[in-house]
Amino acid sequence: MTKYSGQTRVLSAIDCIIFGFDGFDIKLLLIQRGIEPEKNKWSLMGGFVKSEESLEQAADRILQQLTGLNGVYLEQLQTFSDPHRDPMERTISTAYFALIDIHQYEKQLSHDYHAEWFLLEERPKLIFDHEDMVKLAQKKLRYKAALHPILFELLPQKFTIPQLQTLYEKIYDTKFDNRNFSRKVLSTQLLIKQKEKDKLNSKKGAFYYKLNKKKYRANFQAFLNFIPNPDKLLM
Amino acid sequence: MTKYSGQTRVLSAIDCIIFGFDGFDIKLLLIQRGIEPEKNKWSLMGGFVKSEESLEQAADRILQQLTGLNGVYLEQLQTFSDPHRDPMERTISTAYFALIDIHQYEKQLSHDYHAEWFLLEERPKLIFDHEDMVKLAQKKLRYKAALHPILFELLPQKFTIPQLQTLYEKIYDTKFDNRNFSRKVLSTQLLIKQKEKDKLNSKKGAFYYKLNKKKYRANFQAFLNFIPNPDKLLM
DNA sequence: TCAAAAGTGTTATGAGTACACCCATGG
DNA sequence: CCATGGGTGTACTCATAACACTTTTGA
Repeated sequence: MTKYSGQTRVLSAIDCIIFGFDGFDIKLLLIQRGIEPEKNKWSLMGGFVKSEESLEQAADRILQQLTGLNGVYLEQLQTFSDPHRDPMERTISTAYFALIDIHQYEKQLSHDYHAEWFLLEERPKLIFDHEDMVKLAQKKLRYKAALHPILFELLPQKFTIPQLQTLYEKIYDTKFDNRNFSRKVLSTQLLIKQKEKDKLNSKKGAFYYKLNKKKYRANFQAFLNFIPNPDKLLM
Repeated sequence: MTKYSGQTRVLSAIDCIIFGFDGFDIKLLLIQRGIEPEKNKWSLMGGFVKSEESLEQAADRILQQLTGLNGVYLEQLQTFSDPHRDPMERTISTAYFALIDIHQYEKQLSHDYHAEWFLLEERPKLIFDHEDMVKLAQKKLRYKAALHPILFELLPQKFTIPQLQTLYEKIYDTKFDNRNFSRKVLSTQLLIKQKEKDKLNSKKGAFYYKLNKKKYRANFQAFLNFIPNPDKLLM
């Protein structure tokens, strides 16, 4: 078959905004870029799309290269296309954001890249338009997490409700009433209580819970309301 | 400056899902494709991205070519990238959805394209993955309209509350209580009552309203709740 | 005068919030 | 034995939804 004539071809790339949560703070996984231009500057993990793969496959591949993880939560964010966003050559980049369990990651880290976790709030200056990508990802994460139980992706298999609350509080940079929070969460029936308690973070200890994965998948589309006054928090 | 070596370049395209509302039904603007492959089949309006324009600029240009309209509501939907979505040559297409006032459009229609409005529910078979694009756009429109006052973009400058309600009912394929609906809408203070009534659709006549554009822009991010039981309707 | 749509008023329910209080336990 | 965080109980508030009823006017 012939080709479309007279049209410009461009590079297609992926960039991944990789979020993690260490129990205290939201973190961002960055790498030191290995190629020119901007070599050795901090950057999102990314790469070019190959001729026989879709963007989703490329994002999966790139994420797996860096973290060794499969089946990670990955969602297309937006495509960035300023003609001069990469000064070297026109490159249209589709940003994906990923939510990973930081503890899983630590087991499998690949050392081929100079990767490092940064506090989201104290990240270094990033190359190109990566700063815009992170800001948009943050906004979308807030938006989506206000309605869908997406933040469980950041937690280990077993977690306590106070841990979950801390995560929400960091995402929305605010404090919630712990009594109302736990009730709201439990009322969704999304959590299965375990017999053990986490005794590290308090004297009384807090029960561990696991996600009811069946219910989680079935109800993923349903609106939640874990956070109070969502309209105010999302402005 | 040199270029990135050893990477594949691809075509970058735009496709626009153009929604309209004629007072009774949701409509979709389609064209008969002018080039091979799939020449003369029904297709979304689209085109290739030029070397010195962003995707947004390309979408604006393409929409303006077809409709003659500027300043139309246009939002990036998603980028579609199956390696074989276009059998002729690898093309990565970013879909945008547009909401236009169908009456505005009729004044300015360009006849260079074989364009036609179809009932959204009775659209013809579309080429490539355009069917997926329309379905996703419909889903996103429902989602977004449940929370943001986006549907005003489909109405003329002056409209009645029953007209607005019909629009919502078509979008969500359901019926609302008209008494509760009008109160909810008016309570947002987004509408300015006019002195005239529309007497075409009822004997009593319904007052016209105009959008309070200042308030509309200021409150665009705020969550609304025009539709009852949003979680049930959006599943 | 009556049918049909627009619009107002009234009430019950239930989710969301605030907050007093009890529980468990390590130091 | 008490400070600390985990967790339950309760009452108030307000948005929502259900629905009876009035208004307007063309045919």
